[in-house]
Amino acid sequence: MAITIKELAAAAKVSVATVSRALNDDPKVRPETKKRVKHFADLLDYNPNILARNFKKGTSNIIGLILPDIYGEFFTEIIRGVDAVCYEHGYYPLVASSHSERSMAETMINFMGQGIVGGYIVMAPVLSDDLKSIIQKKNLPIVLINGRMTYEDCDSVGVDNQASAKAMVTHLIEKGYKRIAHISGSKKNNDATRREKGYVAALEEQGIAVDKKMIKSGDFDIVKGEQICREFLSSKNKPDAIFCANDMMAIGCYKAAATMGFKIPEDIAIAGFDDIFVSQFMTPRLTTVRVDTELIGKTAADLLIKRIAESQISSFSKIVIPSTIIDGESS
Amino acid sequence: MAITIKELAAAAKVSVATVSRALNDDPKVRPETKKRVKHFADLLDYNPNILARNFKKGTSNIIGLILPDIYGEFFTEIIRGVDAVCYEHGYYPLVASSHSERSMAETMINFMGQGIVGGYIVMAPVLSDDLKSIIQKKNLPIVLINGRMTYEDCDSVGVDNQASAKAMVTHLIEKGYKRIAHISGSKKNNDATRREKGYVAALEEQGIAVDKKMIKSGDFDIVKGEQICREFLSSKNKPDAIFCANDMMAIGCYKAAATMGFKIPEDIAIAGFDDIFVSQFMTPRLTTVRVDTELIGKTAADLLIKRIAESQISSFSKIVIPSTIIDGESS
DNA sequence: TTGAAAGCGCTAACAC
DNA sequence: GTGTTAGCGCTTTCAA
Repeated sequence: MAITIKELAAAAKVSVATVSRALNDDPKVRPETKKRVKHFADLLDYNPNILARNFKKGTSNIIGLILPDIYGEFFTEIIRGVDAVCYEHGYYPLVASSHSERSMAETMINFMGQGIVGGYIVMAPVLSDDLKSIIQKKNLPIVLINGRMTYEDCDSVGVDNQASAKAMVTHLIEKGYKRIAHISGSKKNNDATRREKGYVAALEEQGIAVDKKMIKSGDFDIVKGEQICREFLSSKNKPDAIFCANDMMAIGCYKAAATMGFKIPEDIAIAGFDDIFVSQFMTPRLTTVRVDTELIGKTAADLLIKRIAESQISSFSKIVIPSTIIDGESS
Repeated sequence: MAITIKELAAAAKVSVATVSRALNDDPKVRPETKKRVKHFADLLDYNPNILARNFKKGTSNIIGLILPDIYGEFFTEIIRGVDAVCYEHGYYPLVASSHSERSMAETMINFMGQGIVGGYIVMAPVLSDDLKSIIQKKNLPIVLINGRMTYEDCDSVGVDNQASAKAMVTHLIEKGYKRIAHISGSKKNNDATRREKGYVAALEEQGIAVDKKMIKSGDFDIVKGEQICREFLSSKNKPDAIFCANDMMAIGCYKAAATMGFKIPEDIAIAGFDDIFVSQFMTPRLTTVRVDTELIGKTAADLLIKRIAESQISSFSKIVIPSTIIDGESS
C-alpha cells in the first residue's frame, strides 16, 4: 500500500487537514507551509488516493463512455478525442460497449448511483424510450453523441448528417450527374435516416424527381454495398452516380464496379460519407464527406467535464461539428 | 444521491451488516433474510456504491488499459476484447493512451497508489528501462501485451511475430518466389524487429542469401510503403515479391504498383501482416497473416482479472496467440 | 493560519 | 445467524 496522508502529515509535522488543504491549493495555507508539505509529498512519493477522494466528495473524475459497439474508425476516434481531453483535465475515460445482449439503457443504469463515474458520454444511434427516460431522470450529467439533435434534455454533440448529405448530393448534381442512386444505412439508425433525408432534399431542391427504386438500404455494410451496387449497375435504368451513406459501402461499390468492368467515374461515379482512413488511398480517390470524429469526442468530453465541475445547471448545448466535402476522383 | 445501505437496512429491518452480507451472498445469512433484503434492494432501486466498496477493500474493479496511442484497428480490437471480458466479470476498462508527450511510464505511475485501478494491461511496443523498473517494483498486477516475450517478471500475451513472419516468407518461397524484399516497420518497434528476424530466418533456412538492400524500413506507414515499393519496382534488380511488416504498407504497395503499371501478382507479389478489415476487400485479395487481436485483448483481461482476484502470486504466464496465413490472390 | 474530529458508504472483526 | 462498531483515506466543518 502506498503512503497515506497521515504519514505525510507526520513527516511534514502538520495535521492531515493542513496537508489536504496544502495539496488542494487552499489559499488559507501559509505559502511556506504549503511548500514544506509539497516538498515532503515529492520526497515520499505521495499520491493521494483518488478513490478515497472521490468517495468522500461524492463525485468521480472518471467519465463513462458508452458506445453501441467497439469497432471501426469511428468509435476509435471518438475514444481518442475523449481520451485526449480527459488527460488534459485529470479525468479518465471508462469505455463500455452496450454488449448487444444487454441494452444500452441497462449499461447506463449500471453506472448510476454507483459512484464510479462522474458523468457519461453516450453514443446512441437509436434513442429508445428506455434511454430517453433515463436521460430525463438523470442524476449524473450526460452528453449525447449523434443522438437526435432536437432532444431538449441534455447536451449533445454531433454532425449535421442531413445538411452534409444534402451538400454532397448537390455537389454531385452540380458536377453534372443526373441519375443519382443512394445506398442508405440501416433504417433504424438515426445517422442513416438523416443522410437519406439529405439526399432526398438535395434532389427536390434541384428539381429532380425522387425515384424510390434508386434508394436501397445497405446497412452500412461493405458486402451489402457491393451487392446493391451490382444490382444498380445491372438494372436497365442504370444510375450515373451512387451516393453511399458511408465509405465502407462505397468500397463495396468499387469492388462491384471492378469485377463488372465499369470504370469509376466514367461509367459510374461513387461518393461516400465519413472519409475513413483508407478512402484517401483508394484508386481513384473517393469523393466523400469528411467528419472530424476526434473533434466530436473532444467536444463531448469538454462539455461533460464542464458540466461535472459546475454546480448549477445552465442551459443545454447542441454543438454541431462541421463537415467538409472531399472532392475526390471518383466523381 | 442514490439510496444507501443504511436506508435499505432500515427498510428491510435488518442491520447494515446483514444487508452487506446478503448482497455479497454470504452463506451465513439465512436464505429468507437474504431474499427479503434482495427484495427491498430491487424495490428501492438500490445500487451499492462501488466507490465506497473499492475504497474500503483497497482494490478496484477497474482495469487500466494503457496503450501507446489510440488509432487503427489493432487498438480498437484490443479494447473490444478487454471490454468483453470485463463486462463478463463486472469489471470496467479504463482506457488511457500514453499521450506521446508524456512517457508510458509516467502514465503508469499516475495510476499507481491512487487506488483507481486494480491492475493494468500495458501495451508497450518498446520496453524502456523506466517501464521495466516500474514493472519490477509493481504494486499492482500487470499484464503485458506484445512486449518482449522473454521478459520474466510479469504475465504477457502476444503473437509470435517472428514465427508468423517466417511462416509467411516460407510460404512465399514455396510458391516459387525467388527474390523477396521486405518493407519493415520502425526499428524501435519490437513487433517490427521480430518480423524482420522472421523474414531473415526464413530465407536462411531455405538457403537464400539475405540481401541487405532488399530490406527497407517503412515505419508501418502507408505512404512510406508506397514510396519504398516504388523504389523496389524501379531498381534494376527488381524483386518478384514484397513482404510488408503490416497491411497498411501493403496497401501503399498496391497504390505504387497500380500507378507504375505493374500487375499484382504477375509482375510483383505482395504480402502483408495483420489482416486488417479492408485487406479482404482489396483487389486482388491481400495475402497476409491474420492475428486474432480481439483474442489478445480478451486473454490479457482474463489473465489480469484472475491475477487481481487471487491473493498469492503464482508463476507468470506467457501466452502466445496463434496466427494464420491468409493465402490471398496477391501472391 | 492551523488542528481536531466528524463522517462519506461500505466491509469485516468481534460480540451476542 | 445477526447486530454493533471500527475504520479504510480523505475533505471539511468547527474551534482555537
